[in-house]
Amino acid sequence: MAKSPNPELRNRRSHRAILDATWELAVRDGYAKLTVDRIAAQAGVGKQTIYRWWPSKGILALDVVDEKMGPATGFPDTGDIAADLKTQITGLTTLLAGEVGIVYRGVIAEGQSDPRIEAAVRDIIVDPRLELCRERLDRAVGACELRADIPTRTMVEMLYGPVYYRFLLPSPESDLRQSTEFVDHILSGLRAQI
Amino acid sequence: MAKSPNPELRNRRSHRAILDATWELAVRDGYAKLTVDRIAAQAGVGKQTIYRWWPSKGILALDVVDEKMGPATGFPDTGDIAADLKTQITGLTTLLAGEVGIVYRGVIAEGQSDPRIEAAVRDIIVDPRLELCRERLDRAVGACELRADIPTRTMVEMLYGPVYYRFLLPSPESDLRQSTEFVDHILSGLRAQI
Amino acid sequence: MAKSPNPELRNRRSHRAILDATWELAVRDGYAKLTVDRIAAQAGVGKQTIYRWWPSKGILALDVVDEKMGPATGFPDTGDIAADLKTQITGLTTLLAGEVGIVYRGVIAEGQSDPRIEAAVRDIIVDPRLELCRERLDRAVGACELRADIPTRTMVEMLYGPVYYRFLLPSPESDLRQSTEFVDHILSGLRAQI
Amino acid sequence: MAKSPNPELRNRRSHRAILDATWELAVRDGYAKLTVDRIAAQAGVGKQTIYRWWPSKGILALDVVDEKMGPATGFPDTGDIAADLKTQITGLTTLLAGEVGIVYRGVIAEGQSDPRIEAAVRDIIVDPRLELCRERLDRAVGACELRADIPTRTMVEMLYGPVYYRFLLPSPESDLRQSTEFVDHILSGLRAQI
DNA sequence: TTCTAATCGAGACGGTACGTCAAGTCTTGCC
DNA sequence: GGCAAGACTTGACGTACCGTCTCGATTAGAA
Repeated sequence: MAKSPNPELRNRRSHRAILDATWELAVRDGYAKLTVDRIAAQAGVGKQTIYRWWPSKGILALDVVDEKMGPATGFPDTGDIAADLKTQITGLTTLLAGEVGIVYRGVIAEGQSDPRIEAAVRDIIVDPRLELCRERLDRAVGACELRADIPTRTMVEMLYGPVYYRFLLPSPESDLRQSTEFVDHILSGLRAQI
Repeated sequence: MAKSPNPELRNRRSHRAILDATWELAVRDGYAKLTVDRIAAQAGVGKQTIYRWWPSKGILALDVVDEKMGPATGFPDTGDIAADLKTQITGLTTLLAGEVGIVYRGVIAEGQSDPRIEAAVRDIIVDPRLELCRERLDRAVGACELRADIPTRTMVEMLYGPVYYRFLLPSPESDLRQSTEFVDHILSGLRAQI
Repeated sequence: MAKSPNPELRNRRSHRAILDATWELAVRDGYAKLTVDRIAAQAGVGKQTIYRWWPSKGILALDVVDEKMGPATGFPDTGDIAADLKTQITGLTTLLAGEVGIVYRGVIAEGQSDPRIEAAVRDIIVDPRLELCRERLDRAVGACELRADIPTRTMVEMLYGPVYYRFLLPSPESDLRQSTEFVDHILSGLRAQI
Repeated sequence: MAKSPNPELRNRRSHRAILDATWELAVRDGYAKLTVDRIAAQAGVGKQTIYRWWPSKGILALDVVDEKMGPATGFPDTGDIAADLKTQITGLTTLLAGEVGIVYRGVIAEGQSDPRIEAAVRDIIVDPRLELCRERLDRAVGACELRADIPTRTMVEMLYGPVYYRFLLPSPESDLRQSTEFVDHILSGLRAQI
């Protein structure tokens, strides 16, 4: 049924070169000028080799974003939920405001018209990190730092919604990199009542 | 230097037909399949007539979105800030979850790679409505309903960030149309302390 | 039903440039290296413009061959059928042994697998010229130079068969340009008996 | 220098399967759709195995044609040159009008752009059979059936030129399988004068 | 009988060309 | 001069084959 080739036979050198070329071209010329032809040329690879392993340019770019974002492991846990969230959000916004953001914005844009990419963004980037955040929030709820009557999923959306808002709809009046300012205000509404 | 033609000579019938065709095709086939050729054909209009009055497909679609969203006038003001925000957000999410959202998502996606569209989205759609919200929040601050030490711009981002998050990164586990749930929690953190 | 564009709107400059480029590239690099991309580049023309007016590379090349062969008008008629045939065959073989032959061979080759090209070769190149020859032969039959009991179509095939044979299956032992040698021998069998 | 592998190590089963697959696919789908990948798949053979023993698809197909045409041995010799030629041409045109012709046409077409194939067509198919015909004609000359002042090579071209003409440039008005009609007319011009 | 080397099936690889699609510009003739 | 119509250049797309290459598995003659 599936036509997917045997991953064991995949050529490491080509695989690496494609990811590197995608990153390099996207960062250098912008996501809009990224084309499969150029990636192939830059990587010294046949176009078919790209299509063999990735269904579309968007999914390929997503893999690059995933790689550059680093592993979705280990939400900080110092016992202070506010500090931990600020640490995490600082890390995230630093990435989003940098080269990774250039590519990630392009991928999310493609996701608006391609459901497979939209799903992949959720599955590969968003959900794993969201889940780590939820676990941390669950622990804070358990420690009576946060209210227990709000689903942690909702909490996550409250905390990261404004960050993505500034990321995807940037304004000269708002600075993505100062998104930690939201944390205290939002936590005020989420803290367990005395 | 200026290339803009005389708007007085603009043909009303064509103008109307172009906007209608854009809306109809975008809603029927999705923003991804919207092309200038098809709009022109559907509108019974020459392609050049479209390019004479709009610099790109994205800006044209944005005009359609603007029209369908209705005038950015009159944020509700019953004296109850929570109720007013819920009223407003209910109206917005109803739009975003419907046909308008299909087109708006496409426009925002194009904005990720075209700064002119990104700016136009802010200028035409986001900022005017955001400003109305700020004015309402300012009044709530004046009425000591909300804290005075947080910029109302930030408050707006906290309130609408999660809405756009669910709009642009939809998940089967979250329902854009139930975004009023955020309001009370966020306002908890924004209310003036006794 | 037909999607063929309006020939009145055809751009003369592009049309000319495409034919010229096709000829030049085919002659310079050989028919095998002729590609639509290269023709377009050499002609300074979009590929789509080629596909708009010609269904395939073969038909385009055929048009060039037709043009270079010159009009299929006026089979020589001095009253001496043998001399006239030799004149005509000398002209033809001079063409076939030269640059026109390079392209024509390529077109005939494509015709072996594309019935539309095969038909076009007949309709555009072969049949009109064959018809002129038949008319000349008919006159020779009328003048009792040739037998009346053999269809002139068959006579044409007898006369030109060996020419095409040497053209398409060339051998170091046979010289296409000396194909007039066939004429007398074949006419011996076609002459009216005394 | 020589790259040819040791033929002794050749796998008979694979060899057979490749030839059979080539024939089957060429006849079923036409020469134009014949690809090395498909041959390999159909034969249950690696592509490299094909390229190890044949330099190109055309040469492989030529081997199949050669095989299907049968051995180039034994031009008929009843003492009646006209009858013998008709017998032979009937046999040939029956082949060419059938499945063999489909493949042979494709091979000749490839020969138009690949000199190695062109040479192979001559060496493997045409020349051996032409030589047999020449020998028969020589005998007819010796028996004073035919003129001695025309090279038998030329005679062969006169006799088979029209056949190949109808084969390679078929027309609805001419029937390849009735090419024996040429024989008597051409022989009229070749017979020894009394 | 084991060793060794070439062939084998399989299929990924770097390339080239294809034919299609859309964007945005240019041209023509009508109003 | 705006307009409908549509041809134009440009450039990316995703597919199809080519002929080469790499990989273990198989196999057949030589040791």
